[in-house]
Amino acid sequence: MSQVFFDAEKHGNARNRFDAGDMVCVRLAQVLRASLAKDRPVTPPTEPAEPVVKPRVRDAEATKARILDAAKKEFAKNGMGGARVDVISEKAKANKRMIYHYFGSKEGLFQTVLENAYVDIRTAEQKLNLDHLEPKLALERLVRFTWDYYLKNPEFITLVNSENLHRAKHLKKSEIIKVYSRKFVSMVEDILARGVAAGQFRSGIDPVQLNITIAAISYYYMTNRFTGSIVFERDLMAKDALEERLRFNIDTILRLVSAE
Amino acid sequence: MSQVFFDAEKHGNARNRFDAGDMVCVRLAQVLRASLAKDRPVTPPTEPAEPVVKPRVRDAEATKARILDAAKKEFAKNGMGGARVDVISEKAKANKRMIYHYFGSKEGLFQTVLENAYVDIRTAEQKLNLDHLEPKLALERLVRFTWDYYLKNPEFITLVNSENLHRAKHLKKSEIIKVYSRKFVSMVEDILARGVAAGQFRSGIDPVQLNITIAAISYYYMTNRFTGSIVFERDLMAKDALEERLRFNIDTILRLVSAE
DNA sequence: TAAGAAAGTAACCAGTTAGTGCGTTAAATG
DNA sequence: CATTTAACGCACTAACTGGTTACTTTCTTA
Repeated sequence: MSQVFFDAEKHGNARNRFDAGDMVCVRLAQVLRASLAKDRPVTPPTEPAEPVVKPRVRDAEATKARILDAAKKEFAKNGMGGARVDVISEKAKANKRMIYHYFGSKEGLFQTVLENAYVDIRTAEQKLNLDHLEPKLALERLVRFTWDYYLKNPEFITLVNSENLHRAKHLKKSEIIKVYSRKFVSMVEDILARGVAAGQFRSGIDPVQLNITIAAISYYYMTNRFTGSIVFERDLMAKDALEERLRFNIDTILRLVSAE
Repeated sequence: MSQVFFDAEKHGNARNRFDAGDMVCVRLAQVLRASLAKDRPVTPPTEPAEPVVKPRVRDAEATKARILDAAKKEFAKNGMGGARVDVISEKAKANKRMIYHYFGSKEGLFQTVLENAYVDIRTAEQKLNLDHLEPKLALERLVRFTWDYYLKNPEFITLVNSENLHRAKHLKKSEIIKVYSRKFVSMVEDILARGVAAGQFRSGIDPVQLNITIAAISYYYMTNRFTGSIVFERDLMAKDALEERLRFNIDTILRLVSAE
């Protein structure tokens, strides 16, 4: 279905990349498809008597997924500029030509990886279901989640850093990101409002500033864990250090919002 | 004097870079020299009657400084991996060969640039003279300084990010950084202690955690200003937005330390 | 089952990039 | 003034890098 978007590449002049508009469509389709990936139809059994699902020799979706996975790691490790297309194709066990077939260019691949990364974190956040929790608990849970997510998905941070080095030129083109972001901001807005109503939080706090601060105190710690460990002469990634920091972060946010 | 270290390059096998130890010495010497740069002896006037200081055609220090300046900008703009040695030499109006003459390699150049950047910010911090200010004011002034410094020196942030992408391999080799860092931590430690003694701050706050948090809330905002402006659908670098954030940051830190 | 479409491959290319060999010229030194 | 030392520049290269051409193999469908 969505494959139709890629056909242009083959028939048109090879120098003609997809324009920005096409790219958005491609991404949207890919992301939507990704969420359905698990129900992806396996080869329809021509012989119903044969119970063994023969593994596809050629599987566009699987190849694409392998490329995306390898690319995420490479981009996270070396940044957009430092990543090597050859390394990605090698790690993905896919021919380099496939990258250009599916993603058009190195930058197109980076954009998809980045978009997927954002969609992943925003989706995970929505699953937290904070709107039914007590405000203080909801906030604590969000801080905890943010911390854990960065800890378990360090690639996210590196990808975002790389994107900012490029002045967000890839994210600018993305449409879905904005949809997800709005839901995210309104989530914190809601917690804040409920906390004020319950007399627990002070009023007048900008949800965007709070959002930024919640991200900041975890993000900074993780992204600067290497230089930080040298500057402060302590292993910031030691188990104790991590636990201590998380406690400190929760404390910081609760003190920030609490009505005196 | 320190030039002697580089001679090895000329006589020895060209493939033999300086070892880590030598590098440290070179850096130390360079940084110390940099602080004396202003009193650098100008060509001793052979003709005392001649009042015009003839501009040196060959000036090692000046060339080195131009390279360092151009390199800082290039590295900050494109990261260590994305920066191009040719571009640096061109911008510095120095021959590329000079970069290898003075800094040994692209990485050697990066290390020097990074070290200088750290020394610069730590030096500026020390000049704040916070030890004679009232604790609350001292802390506010530090938050304000950190904010302004990141705002006016965005290269610092990009350099640090790039260094963390490389797992701090360059900073690890640096000795001076540790000396400067200790002074920096003890500065905040001192403010905290005085605040507790005055009954203004609560006790038991880890100065390192506070330090990290002060940096984090400003650093994150700046480093993610591009993606942030998209995600939050507002121009984070607009004048109002900057002022609002600074106010929010000061508030965050004061609430964090204050005795209820 | 024939034929078209899609998936996949290997070899290649043109431009780039960090790094050098070697020669030249200005300045310091005695 | 002569000689040494340090600053500087040109031209070059080997390895790399994103991207492509031309082709084969497998799958789908009329």
